[in-house]
Amino acid sequence: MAGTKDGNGNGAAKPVAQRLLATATRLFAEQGYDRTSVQEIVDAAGVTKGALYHYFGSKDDLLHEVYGRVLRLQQERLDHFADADAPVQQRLRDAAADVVVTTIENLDDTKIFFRSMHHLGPEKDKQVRAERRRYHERFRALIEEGQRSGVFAADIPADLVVDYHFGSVHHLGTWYREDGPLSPQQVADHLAELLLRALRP
Amino acid sequence: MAGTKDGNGNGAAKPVAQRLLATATRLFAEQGYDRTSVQEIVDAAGVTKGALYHYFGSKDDLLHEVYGRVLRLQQERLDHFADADAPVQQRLRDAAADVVVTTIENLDDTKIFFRSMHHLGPEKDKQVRAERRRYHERFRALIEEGQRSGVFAADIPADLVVDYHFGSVHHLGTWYREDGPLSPQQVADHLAELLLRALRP
Amino acid sequence: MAGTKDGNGNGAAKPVAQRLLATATRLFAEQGYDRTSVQEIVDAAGVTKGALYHYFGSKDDLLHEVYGRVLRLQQERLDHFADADAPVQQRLRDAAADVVVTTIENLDDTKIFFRSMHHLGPEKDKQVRAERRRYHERFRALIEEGQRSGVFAADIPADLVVDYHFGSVHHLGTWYREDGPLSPQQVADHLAELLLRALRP
Amino acid sequence: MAGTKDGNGNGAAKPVAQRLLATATRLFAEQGYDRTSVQEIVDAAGVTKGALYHYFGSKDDLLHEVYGRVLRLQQERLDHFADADAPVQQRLRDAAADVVVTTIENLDDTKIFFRSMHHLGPEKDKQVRAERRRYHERFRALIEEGQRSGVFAADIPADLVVDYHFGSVHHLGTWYREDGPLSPQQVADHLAELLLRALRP
DNA sequence: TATGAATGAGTATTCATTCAT
DNA sequence: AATGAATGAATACTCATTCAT
Repeated sequence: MAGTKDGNGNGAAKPVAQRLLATATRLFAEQGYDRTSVQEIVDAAGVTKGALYHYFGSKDDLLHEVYGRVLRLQQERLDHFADADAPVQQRLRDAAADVVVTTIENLDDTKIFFRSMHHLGPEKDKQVRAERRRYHERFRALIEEGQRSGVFAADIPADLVVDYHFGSVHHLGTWYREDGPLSPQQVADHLAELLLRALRP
Repeated sequence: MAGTKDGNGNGAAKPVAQRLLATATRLFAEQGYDRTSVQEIVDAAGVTKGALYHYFGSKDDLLHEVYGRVLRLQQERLDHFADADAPVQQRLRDAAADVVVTTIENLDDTKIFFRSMHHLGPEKDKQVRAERRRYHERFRALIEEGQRSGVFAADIPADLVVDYHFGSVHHLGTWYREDGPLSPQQVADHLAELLLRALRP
Repeated sequence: MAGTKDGNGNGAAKPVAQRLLATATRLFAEQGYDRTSVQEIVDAAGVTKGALYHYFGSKDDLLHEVYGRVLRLQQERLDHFADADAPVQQRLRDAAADVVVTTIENLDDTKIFFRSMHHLGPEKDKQVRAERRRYHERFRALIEEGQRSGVFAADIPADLVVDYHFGSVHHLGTWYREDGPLSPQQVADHLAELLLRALRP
Repeated sequence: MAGTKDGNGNGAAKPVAQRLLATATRLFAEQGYDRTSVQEIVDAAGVTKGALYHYFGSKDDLLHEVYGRVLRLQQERLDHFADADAPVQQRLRDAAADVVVTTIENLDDTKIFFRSMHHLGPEKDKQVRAERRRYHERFRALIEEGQRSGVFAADIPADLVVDYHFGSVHHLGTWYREDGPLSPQQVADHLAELLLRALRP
């Protein structure tokens, strides 16, 4: 009854729901959503199915939780950089680099996000799409701002530029390896540089 | 029981196998590999399970056939454009644009390709990865050639540039709609232009 | 945390147990015993599972409580009418009509009773059967009394007549609707009349 | 390829679908629909689950098959007796007795029918209710015919009389035992006699 | 008197694949 | 070349019940 209870003698102490979510995230990223059974998740988390269904309504819910975390995180960070007091080139560069860094730092979650979006039921799908659109539009607004003020080339649709950059972010899960030659920040700087060069008038 | 029936002995059996492959491609793209049952495929193709298993060893084989077609197609076209007699900027622009057009024209196949790669068994996975690498390296060689000759900026790793571009190609399946405002060729021209601008020294 | 709370020590705990029983009765009647989960019951009653298991040993116990109430009620009323000081035709008519009225007035309970009897474990089943038999025999005795004294036809086994009448009582749950054209008393009068006419010598 | 193939050496020869239906009927009657698992059915029938689902779309389908058989049988027989060329008293007596005999002869099926009707999904429920109503109305028409022509008492609603008689039919599953003192025909004659006496003006 | 997290055995259903014909 | 009945293992999910607090 004293708040945090830890270090007690029984097996694995830790909030069960959290452990389940972390385990599910890892397995979904490794094997994909459909190839991961609920049984595998609970076995790996050291609990029973009943416990999982006590905290999560369904396997889908687990997926949606992962999405929610990623979406919230990325939206917050984009808002932060886009609202900054700096020239638009700087704000776009910072936002473009940051989404790369945070994507790599949460590579499991984002892999799941991009790969499994189409597994959501219709209502949750709608919700996720709406949040994604909001994110996309915020990013596009930065590009349009630069195009209007003449610092970015205006002859390519801003929508397409957003998808160009997010394609590379989406793609990170396919090739980025922790033990590769580039740090997350280096990858981010390179990709942001490519974007800004592509937008030079 | 007579009907049309070609008596030639060569490999490619005509209508049934082809119909099965086309149907499977469509369904895999629409619903994903795991969410598509063999029963659905044979029902949609108007044949029975026995027929499918007569032509294909397993459901996995069907997937692998789709991969093979896409890989062969894209490699051929890349080789064609890379081997042309033209300045490297032109050859890169043509190759970069062409992969966009052929990806859109075979959007179902490429959707499957990117989404379901991780479903392959280890041997087939190795094989596909090797072919992918060969493709990647051919494309990278173009960029390195331009970097060496000074027509492309050399301060960003060529590998990363390849992934930058292929990210956007990979991403097409997520956002491109046939009834959208841009034709495949227009999208291709824009994306190739973005790539070349990003490489301006 | 004060509120209303009776401090008497006798058996019947007041509001929670009663609310649980009433809720369970309604749900069992609407959906059947097997289709009603303990969770549904406690949710509908606004308490938690712990509370239910505090008052009732098991889900079966709840069912048995419903049975007990119906059995006790009907036995009491039958005894009342059968023991009255009146001609046997009058006593039989009153008893036959009364069981119809009280069945309709407790239609949920009786629906459960007839539909779910086979869900009881062996001991409770024995107990319920014994009480049912006692009821049946009391009713049969009335008929036999009339047959012996010549006011009822004697060429049909009294057992069968009892089941004939109770069949129609049993059946009420299937067709009787509160908003139908007949009041409970009208239905009762008609059915008692049919019984007595059938017994006319 | 010669029609009936029987007597061959392997284990239990017999149409699998038929064997499954018979087994399910028995188990549903003994234990109730909800208390009978698909596993029990296939074990008792000596096949695997896959075989069951090859022939029946769902557990519900199995139930519906049982219903269908009973409904068709009873409707046919009622039509036969009601259409006969005889006084209405005779036709009603024959129909009333016959439904008793066929109910007893198919007691498992009819037990299931009356006990498990509320387990059907909404569409099938509608269908079954419609067929039941048709049956009820045919029977009621006989009574009304007699009431109009003065051979039956007209002071009790015909609907109620139908339910009175069918209550006793419904009830047979509760009390009738094969080894009891009365043959099906004897029970039927007694119950038909009771009905006709109740209707004497 | 009551909570609610956790269990573990159970549920109906799906599915890729095989094989005798 | 093709059928379709049958398998057997796996799947997501449910539920009555227990127990430390």
